[in-house]
Amino acid sequence: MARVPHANLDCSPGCPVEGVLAIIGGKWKGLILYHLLAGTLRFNEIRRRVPNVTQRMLTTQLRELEADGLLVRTVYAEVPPRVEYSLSPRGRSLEPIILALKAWGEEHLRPAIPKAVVAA
Amino acid sequence: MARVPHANLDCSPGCPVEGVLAIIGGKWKGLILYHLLAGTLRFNEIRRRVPNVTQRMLTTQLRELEADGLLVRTVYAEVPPRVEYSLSPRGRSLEPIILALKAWGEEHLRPAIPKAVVAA
DNA sequence: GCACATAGTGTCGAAAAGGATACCGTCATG
DNA sequence: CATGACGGTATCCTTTTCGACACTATGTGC
Repeated sequence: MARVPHANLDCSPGCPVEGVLAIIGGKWKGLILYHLLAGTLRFNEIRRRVPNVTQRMLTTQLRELEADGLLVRTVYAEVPPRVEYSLSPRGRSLEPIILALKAWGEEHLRPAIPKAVVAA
Repeated sequence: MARVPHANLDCSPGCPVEGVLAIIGGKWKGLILYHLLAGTLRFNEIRRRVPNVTQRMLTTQLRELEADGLLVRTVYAEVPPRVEYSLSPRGRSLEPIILALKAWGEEHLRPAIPKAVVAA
């Protein structure tokens, strides 16, 4: 989704809501943040936990989350390359929100269609 | 932002997070939901509270929120037209999340630039 | 008649977001 | 040499989102 620019000076009282959604709302970001709650993960570990995300998109979204100060990317001088991602304190402070989103989704969103039905 | 389709059968444990963000994450939706927390509002009332939203976008987002079951649209057989929007029980259950988003935004997002500075 | 109230709708284009595909560099192993 | 590990990057295309602009319908008041 589009970034809501804070350059918009007619910012109304609800603006922070929109602002937060703008930084956590990109595709795959919710999943990434959720999985990082459990602790530091490497690139391919995230990728395995978020099936169907392309490498390209994972990189892009991780870089954006980093730019917004929600996660920390640690590069080790190793071969093969080793890069670790973990929530920053700022990102960690989103934990109750992420967990509340998960709980609400589990209660109110339709469950996925079982595989067997689709195969028919 | 794009709807995350639940037709994606490889839904991982964090999927509900992504699913909720997909329905509340469109531009202006966070603001709309926030303002409706205070109670029933008419179209132009919402519009005045959300400066800079176009009529077109307000209509579109309201219709999506309605389709996702988050709000109720009540049409009165009157002239001039009278249409009221209010949170559904399902939408109302998002209140703690919306308020948490607002609190987090107020604490962690940069404040808007004061008007006087821009005028300079 | 015109302008105002209300709440939209239709159409199209621009911009943004997302994704597909090929390729990269270093080292280790068979 | 080829292939695999790792974590990407580059390029281009597709899809989606958003917004601009014009128009709509009914009634009322000047």
